[in-house]
Amino acid sequence: MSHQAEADRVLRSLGRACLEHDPDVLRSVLDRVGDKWSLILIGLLDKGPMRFTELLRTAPGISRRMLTLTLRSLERDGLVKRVIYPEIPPRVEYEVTPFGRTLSEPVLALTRWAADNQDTIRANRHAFDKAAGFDTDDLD
Amino acid sequence: MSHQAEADRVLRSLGRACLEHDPDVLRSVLDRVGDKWSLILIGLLDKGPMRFTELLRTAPGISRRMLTLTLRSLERDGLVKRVIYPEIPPRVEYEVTPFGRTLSEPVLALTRWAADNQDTIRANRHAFDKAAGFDTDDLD
DNA sequence: TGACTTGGTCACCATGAGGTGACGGAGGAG
DNA sequence: CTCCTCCGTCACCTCATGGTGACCAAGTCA
Repeated sequence: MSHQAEADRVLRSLGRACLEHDPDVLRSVLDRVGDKWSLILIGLLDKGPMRFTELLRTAPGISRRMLTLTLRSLERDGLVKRVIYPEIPPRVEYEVTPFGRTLSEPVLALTRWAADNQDTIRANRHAFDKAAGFDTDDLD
Repeated sequence: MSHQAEADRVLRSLGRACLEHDPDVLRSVLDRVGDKWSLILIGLLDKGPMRFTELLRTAPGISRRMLTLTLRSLERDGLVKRVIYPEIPPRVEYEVTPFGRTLSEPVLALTRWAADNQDTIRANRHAFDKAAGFDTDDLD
C-alpha cells in the first residue's frame, strides 16, 4: 500500500512538474470554453440529448443567436453532435460526443469546487468589503 | 476489489445525481474566474509568490490596469494574499492562499485536458471547416 | 536639479461579445 | 386565408471588458 501511495505521489509530482499550469495552454482552453455559454451547454447536454428549443428554454437567459453560435463552435470542435430528423416541423437534437464527455469531467470538478466554496467566497468578499469600507476599529 | 470498485461507482453516481452540472452554480464560478486573467494568475502564483512587476512581465500580454484589477478581485475572494514590504522603492508580493490552492486543482485538471486534447480539437476544426467550405465530393 | 525605481490610479477609448427583433419556409390546424 | 410551430439567419445596437498613456509618491543616485 505504501508502494502504491508513493508511486502515486511520484507520478502526480511528475505530472505537476511537466505541465505546471502553462499560461499558454490555459489561455487556449479559456479561449475555447471560457465564453458565456459553452460550459453551460456542455453541462446540460451531458445529461442527455436535447432539442434546440429545449435548450433555449432550459439554459437560463441564452438568446437564440448565442445558442446557435455556441452550438456551432462546439460542433466544430467535435464536442457536440448535431442530429437532424427530416420531419415537419423540423426536429434537431444535440448530444455530447464521447470526446465532449471527457471535457465534462474537469468541468464537473470545477462546478463541484464552486458548489463547495461559494459560501466561503461570499464571506471573504463581505469581510474584504467591510475592511475596505471603513476601518473604524483601528482608528481610535 | 469489486466491493471497492462498486462502492466507488455508487458514490460517483450519487455525487453526479446530487450536483449534476447545475447551470447556476457553473455560471457563478464562470463569473468569478471566467475572465481573461484570473486563472492565468492563479496558475502563475501557484508556483510561488511573485511581485507585481514580475507578474506583469511573466503573464503574456497583461496590462498594468488589468493586473491590478484581477489581483484585487482575487484578493477580495480570498484566493490570493497581498504582502507589502514597506521599503523604498516599494515591494509587494502576491501569493496564493491555501484556499486559492484548492481552486488550483480543478484548474490544473482543465489545463491537463487542454494539453491532452488540443491536437484533437485542431483536427476536428480542420475537418469541420473543410466539410463546410466546399463539399465538392458529394456534388457530382 | 533632474532622472530612475516600484506599484499603482485615473481618464479615455476601442473592440467585440452578446442581446433584440424581424424575417423565412414548409407544413398543419382552424 | 391566416396563424402556429421549429430552427434557425441577418442586421443592428448596446454595453462591458480590457488596453493605452499620463500621472503620482518617495526616496536614491549623479
